[in-house]
Formats: sequence, structure tokens, C-alpha cells
Amino acid sequence: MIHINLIRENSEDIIERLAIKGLDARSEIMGILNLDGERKAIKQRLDQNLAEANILARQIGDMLKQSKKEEAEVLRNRTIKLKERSKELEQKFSEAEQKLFDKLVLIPNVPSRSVPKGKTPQDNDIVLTNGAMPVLNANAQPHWELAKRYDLIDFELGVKISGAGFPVYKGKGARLQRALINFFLDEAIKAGYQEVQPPILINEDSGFGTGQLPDKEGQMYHVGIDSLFLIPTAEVPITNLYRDVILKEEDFPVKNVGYTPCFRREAGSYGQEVRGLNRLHQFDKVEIVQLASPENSYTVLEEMQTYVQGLLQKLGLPYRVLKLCGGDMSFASALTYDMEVYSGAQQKWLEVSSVSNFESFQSNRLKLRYKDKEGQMHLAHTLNGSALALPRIVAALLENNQFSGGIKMPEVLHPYLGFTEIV
RNA sequence: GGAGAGAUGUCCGAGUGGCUUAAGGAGCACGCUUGGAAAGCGUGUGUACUUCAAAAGGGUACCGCGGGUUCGAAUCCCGCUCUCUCCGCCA
Repeated sequence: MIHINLIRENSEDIIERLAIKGLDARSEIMGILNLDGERKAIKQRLDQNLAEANILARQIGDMLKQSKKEEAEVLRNRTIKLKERSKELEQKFSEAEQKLFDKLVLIPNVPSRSVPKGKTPQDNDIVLTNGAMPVLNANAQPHWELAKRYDLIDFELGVKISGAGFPVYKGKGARLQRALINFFLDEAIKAGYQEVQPPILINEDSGFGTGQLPDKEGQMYHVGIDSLFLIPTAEVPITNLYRDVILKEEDFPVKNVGYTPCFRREAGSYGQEVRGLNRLHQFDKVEIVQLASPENSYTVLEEMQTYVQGLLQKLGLPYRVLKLCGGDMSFASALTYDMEVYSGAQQKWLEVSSVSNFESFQSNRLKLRYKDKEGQMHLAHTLNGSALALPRIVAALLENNQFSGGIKMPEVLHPYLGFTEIV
């Protein structure tokens, strides 16, 4: 949620930048400014009323002590009127606040200046492409065939237990999952991240804090009986560790990494998109989360983006980096890089990581602030990125490294796997 | 799931209707003191909204959350949430 102060101070700038997302927000922003003015005016009158009532109450107390009952009675009558008025104003005030909130909560984050204009994935900037494309022979198989042939993943069995999109990993397939998780965690720790194991069920406040609620309620699994949600990403619990927290400037950078399973309903997905490991209801992901000062957050974003590239290089996967256009960015993001790996047999790019700077959009909801050296309070900036999401990495590893007699595993994983090839 | 206790500032902790502008202590910051430190002494020490051109200063709200009683509520009443202890169940 954008802070109202930003709108007060930079309304024209915000309108311009929302246009990068293809939004004409002028009337909305103007409406918000009007509501803000209304709210302020009511607040002023209300405070005056309350101040007066406070003074009278004190005077009545003093009079009663001096047993001036008649005079106290006169004042008491006056406060009754004030009280009625205050009640009315309070009602109005909370209505105005609610209205303002309802409008603010619908405004997406303002894209950073450098975000390309556009609406569809075709408008994304390809920042760079790296790594050797796999050379496969004509009968190369997609990962779901390989998974079956080498008994790595059983999709049908998952259907029996839960439903489509809940694969069962078996044998070397399961071992590969565990190896990747450990590899990713160890790499992150080497890069200075603190490992955390957060809960994977979250409450409503947490869902609101990072922006999943109220917007994307339908994309999360809801545990109705206790009113909790299964996390769609570790971003939610890890970022929410800092909800209602006031940091000191010298605490930055705050770097956390966590492995969790992730759960997504993915309602409305179908066809090739959901084949094999391409899109699942449950998958594993290692997520990096950083908190930074506004001055540094874009440097941090670049650092994170480069870090994720390093992982892909170590795994030997051909990848490209996209800077998402306004229309393709998430509601909460100010700038997002997507990392895609090339999946040799499917012959397409698969998104395996999304690295974003949310600026103060989440921290405003989270009430995540820090005090600078002068003791001034500011909203912190939040950033996160997948480092990495497993299923599509597995898909690309299986497809790109297949040869007639099996599948080679990247060297960095050998110590984690205990084997070098799947045969 | 059952029974009981509790929720106060950065922390501990007092506070059962106006003397609370939340006592007292610890911590932290600054100053004095010191060769330096400790001790000691002094001063300060939250958040949000709002007022003000700005600073200084002022106003309002906040003692788990939401209502209510009252001229006046941390304090009384009602509802909720959470935490702790014991019991039960259990990895």
C-alpha cells in the first residue's frame, strides 16, 4: 500500500509512473487526495471537541472537590452536548479513514522509473542471455517422460494422495530435491544470509502485510477452521518476521534465507502450462529476503539479481534475465527481474526466479520502519527473490543433461547427491 | 479439549474512578565528575495522527483488541483475541 504522504507530496509523479503499468490513475489519486483532506478536517474538529471535553471534565472534578455542586452541574450539561458531537465526529472520522483505506489498498505499487512500459510478457526487456544452449538429439524427451522412465517422479500417485499438481518424488528424484534445497541454502549462507525456518501456515495479518490479502485470497489455500493460509512463498512468513518492527539504520542490510514448501491454488491454469513440473500446487523453494534503506535498496536488488544468476551458472543452466514491464509486474512490486532457464526438450524458457524491490509498499502495510542516525523514522524497503524454485530447475536439469544412457548431474550437486548420473 | 491465571512503555514492575502529565527500578543517550574507566550526580528517553512556512511549541489518541457505563476509565461492566500454568491427547 502506498503511503498517503507519498501521494500528498508527489501526486503528479505517481500518476505518471502508474501509467507505466497502463493505468490512468488520475481520478483515483485525486479522489484519494480529496478524501485525505476531508479526513483531516474532521480530525481537526474532533480533536478540538475532545480537548474541550477534557478541560471541562477536569474542571468538574475540581469543583466537586470544592463541593461546588451547582456549578459542576452547569458544566456537566455542557459536556453532554460535546459528547454527542464527539460521537458523531468519531463516527464520521472512522468512516473517512475506512474510505481512504479502501481506495489506497487498491492502488498498486508505483513502478520504478526504469521499468519498461507495456502490458504483456512480450513487452519485457531481455536484459541478458547467458550459458550454452543444450544440444539434444531428435528423440530427446521432456522431463515428465524422463521422470517416468527413471522412476524419479510419480505424478499419478500424487493424484491419488491429493490431486493433480502434487507430485510424489521418489528415489533419486527425491534425493535431487533434497540436494538442491541444501545446495541453495548453503550458497545463501555463504553469501551472508541468515537461515530461518518459518511457519508455513500464516494468519490474516501476515497475508495482508506482504500484499497477498485482500488481493489474492483466491490463490492461497485456506485452512478455514483456524482461519490460516498455506503460504504461497516463504516471502510471506519471512518478511512478516519484521512486521511492527523498528530497526536502526545500522541494522541494515538484513538478510534472511529460508526453505519452505509453497502452496498455490493456480485456479484457471490448464494445458501445456501445467504439464509435468511446469506448474504445481505444491513445490519447494528457497527464498532470499532483504531489508534495506531506501538509498540502498536498488543496489541490493542488483546484488540479489546477480546472486541468483550465479546459482544458475553453477548449475550450468542456460538462462536469461528479464526486466518485467509495468503490466507484467506484480501488484506490490516496484521493479522485478525474472530469471528464466531454457528447457531443452520443451524448447521454451521457464521462469525459475523473480527478484523484486517492493520499496516501501510492503513495509507500509507491515509497519516496518527504521530510525536513521538523526533519529528520524522512515519506512524500510523490502526485497525478495527465489533462490531458487525447484520444479522448473529440475525440469531443465533433466531435459538439458539427458543423453542416450541417462542424465548427468551438475558437479556442484555431486557432494549433495551421492551420485553423478541418473541411469 | 477441560480448569485456572494473566496481558501496562525498550525490559522488569506498581497502579481498583479525578493527586497518573503511567510511580519505582533496569537499560539506553547526553552532560558533569575522572589520567581513563566504573561508581556517583544531573538531564533526557515511545508511536500515530494533527497544528505550525519551518524549527520550537501545542492538541488528540494509544496501558492486548472491540464495545459500554461515567462529566471523567489503565482502573468498573460486556464480548473477543492471545499468552502462561496444570490436566487430557499427542510427534
